[in-house]
Amino acid sequence: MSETYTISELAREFAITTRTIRYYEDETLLSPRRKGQQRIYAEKDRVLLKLILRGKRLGFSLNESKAILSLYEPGGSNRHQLQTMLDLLREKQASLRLRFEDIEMMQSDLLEAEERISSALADGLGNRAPDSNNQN
Amino acid sequence: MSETYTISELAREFAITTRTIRYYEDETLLSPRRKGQQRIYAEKDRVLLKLILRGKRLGFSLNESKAILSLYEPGGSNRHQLQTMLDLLREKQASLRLRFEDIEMMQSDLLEAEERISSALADGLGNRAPDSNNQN
DNA sequence: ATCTTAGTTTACGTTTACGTAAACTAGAAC
DNA sequence: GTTCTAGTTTACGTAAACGTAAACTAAGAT
Repeated sequence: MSETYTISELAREFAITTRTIRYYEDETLLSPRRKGQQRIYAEKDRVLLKLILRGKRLGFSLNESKAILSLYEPGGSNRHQLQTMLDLLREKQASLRLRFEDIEMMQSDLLEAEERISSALADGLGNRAPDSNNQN
Repeated sequence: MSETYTISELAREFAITTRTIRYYEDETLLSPRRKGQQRIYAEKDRVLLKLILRGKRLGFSLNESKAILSLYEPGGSNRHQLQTMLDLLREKQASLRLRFEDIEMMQSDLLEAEERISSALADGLGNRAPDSNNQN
């Protein structure tokens, strides 16, 4: 029998509350086994949780994450369903590429800001002139 | 006098509602000039709005975006404030790096999923065996 | 036996980020 | 002069994602 986890173990590992985990179950993103009335999480559930939280950090709603997770399963059976999945997949990939660009731009903005501030600190004390901002 | 925009021009450009823009103003993320009772947005306001929406796409809350935006202004005057800003900046940069990794992982997951599905489509019809998932 | 210590269900509360409707204003067009 | 057409304020409503409290269960520890 492979590794299992209790709800509080997972909560601790991912620094979330048990309420959150149960909420994801209510929303049918998770469905752990039961032992009596207790929830038993398998490694598979842990991975799902990890993916959900990853999606959350990237600004995906739970419903979007749910849709994305469904892509990992070998669910679809007929040609039409597979094509639909493929379309959704490519759409999500495109949106990830956009987020990628967003991150790059924000990073360069933050880098500039850092340079301004560091140099202000180095120049003795603060109050620099209103520098020309980049803003692409 | 440089370029200005009405609220509905900005709403159209960014595909959001005027309600959203006014809401950002309520939350003190924007503060356009007034001409009588009408709002007049300068290029600076447009850039701010753009940055807010960028932050939103990256999963930042409005309050987080607000904090990030404050980093772009040459606000802080004394050494302590500058140091605090620098700390916040580096924290945000670190969190961006994490999101970067999140994206990379999700991209590779999606790529795998795409390959599975495309090959299922190529193989005539669906129903593949439950392939070994990657899940790092 | 009872006392902790997780875990559970049920359900109402809360925050964030807007949606939506109502009632008003003010310039432009006819 | 009225009739669009934006724009405005005020205010209540709502969906998503949990927080929080109450009341219960069940397995160990003492």
